[in-house]
Amino acid sequence: MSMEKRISMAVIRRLPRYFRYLSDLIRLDIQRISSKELSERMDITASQIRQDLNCFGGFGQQGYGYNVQSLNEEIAHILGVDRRFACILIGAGNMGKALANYENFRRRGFDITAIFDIAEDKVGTQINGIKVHHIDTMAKYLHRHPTDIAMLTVPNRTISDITDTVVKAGVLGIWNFTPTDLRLGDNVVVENVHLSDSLMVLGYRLNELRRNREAQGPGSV
Amino acid sequence: MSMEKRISMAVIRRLPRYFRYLSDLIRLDIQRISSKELSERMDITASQIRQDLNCFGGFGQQGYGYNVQSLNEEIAHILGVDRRFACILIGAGNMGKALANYENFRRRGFDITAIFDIAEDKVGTQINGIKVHHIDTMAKYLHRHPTDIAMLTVPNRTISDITDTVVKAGVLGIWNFTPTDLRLGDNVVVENVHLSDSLMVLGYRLNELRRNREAQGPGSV
DNA sequence: TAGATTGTTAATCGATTAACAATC
DNA sequence: TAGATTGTTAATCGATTAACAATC
Repeated sequence: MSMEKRISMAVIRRLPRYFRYLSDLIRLDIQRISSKELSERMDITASQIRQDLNCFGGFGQQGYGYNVQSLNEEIAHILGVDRRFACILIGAGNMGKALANYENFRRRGFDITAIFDIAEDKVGTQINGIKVHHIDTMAKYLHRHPTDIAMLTVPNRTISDITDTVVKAGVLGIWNFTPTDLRLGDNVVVENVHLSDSLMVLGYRLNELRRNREAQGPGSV
Repeated sequence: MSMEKRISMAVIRRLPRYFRYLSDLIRLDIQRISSKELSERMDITASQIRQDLNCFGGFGQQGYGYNVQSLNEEIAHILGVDRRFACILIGAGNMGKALANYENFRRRGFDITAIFDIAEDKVGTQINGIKVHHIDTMAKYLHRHPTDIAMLTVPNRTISDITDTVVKAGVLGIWNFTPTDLRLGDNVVVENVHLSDSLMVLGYRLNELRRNREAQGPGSV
């Protein structure tokens, strides 16, 4: 019933970055930090930091700044890093293997409980101690093991039956590594990675950098 | 000397998405499309499409719309997909292996010419036909083989010497998979992937979805 | 207390959307 | 030609930055 103000995506996408910098500060044994100091480290304005943090609550103290440890914990809580998510991984290709082996995710609360693939020679094997099942057994598995997130690393484009199965089974989040944009309605959250897009943007920006340099001539530093 | 208007990042990041949708339309044998039709497919406004495309030129025709094939080619050119980039991959771990095996990148003009790692048992091996060299030989290699892009998939945080070497050798773009934000000045473009950040944002949005559902009560559809 | 720094409101900037004249 | 749809200007919306009173 409370009149929560909606947090903008722009703010949400900055939260993990705050979390990283604050974790670094803890490692450096720094106990307090002002928005000004943090703004210099992060290369954003102090104003933005104060605005962002105030979306969630008054974590600071006038004349003092922010307590690094407790601010870190607050952001961890906002991000849900202090809870656990049951995940399945769909697609045991190279990217799937890389994700299954990446220990950091587990540290942040994301547990991969099972892997699914269509290739018979992969079914029955294990990746980083996680069993690979045949994709046809996925619906049954999800029925027995309530799952929060499906990580999607299948290479091809025939994924609508996969997403159907997953959504029907009550999965609420999809981490999508395929180049397809999934439109699954308001009952699921989709986070796209789209590596090719990222690489193409890098290519564009690189060409632009080169153009600007050439426009300035070879003499300038 | 020409007074080019600066293209905003928001527009640039949408370009690969246009490219993907237009490539799909070609596959579907659709020859022409209006901004309105495309807007429905892509789930953005027709106005935004026309604004975005007009940053680069008048690709459409009044009363007709856009020619799918030629618009696709224009965007391919803008993105630089019709040129080639020489890339090296630093870090032959699971993520490095996944990237080296991903054939799509080569199709888009990104050639991985060499892989570098510190682990002696990896040096001398090949991944997808690409040789793994010791990281200490990287400076020498870059001297002989001018390189556009370095893909960075090393796990740890001691990367400043790596980025130093790479930048000094004239590499202009870094595709960064490490959780560190690189600050390398105006002579290099850095594109971050930050998988953990993406996953944490998914976690946040999933929790938010769950909160909203619970707030509405279990009775509602 | 005086100084420092937040929380928060107001001003600015940029990006998206709407509208419509130009034109194919 | 008439109808359709762009290119482009103007209006709106949202996000960032500046400013300062509140307060530790």
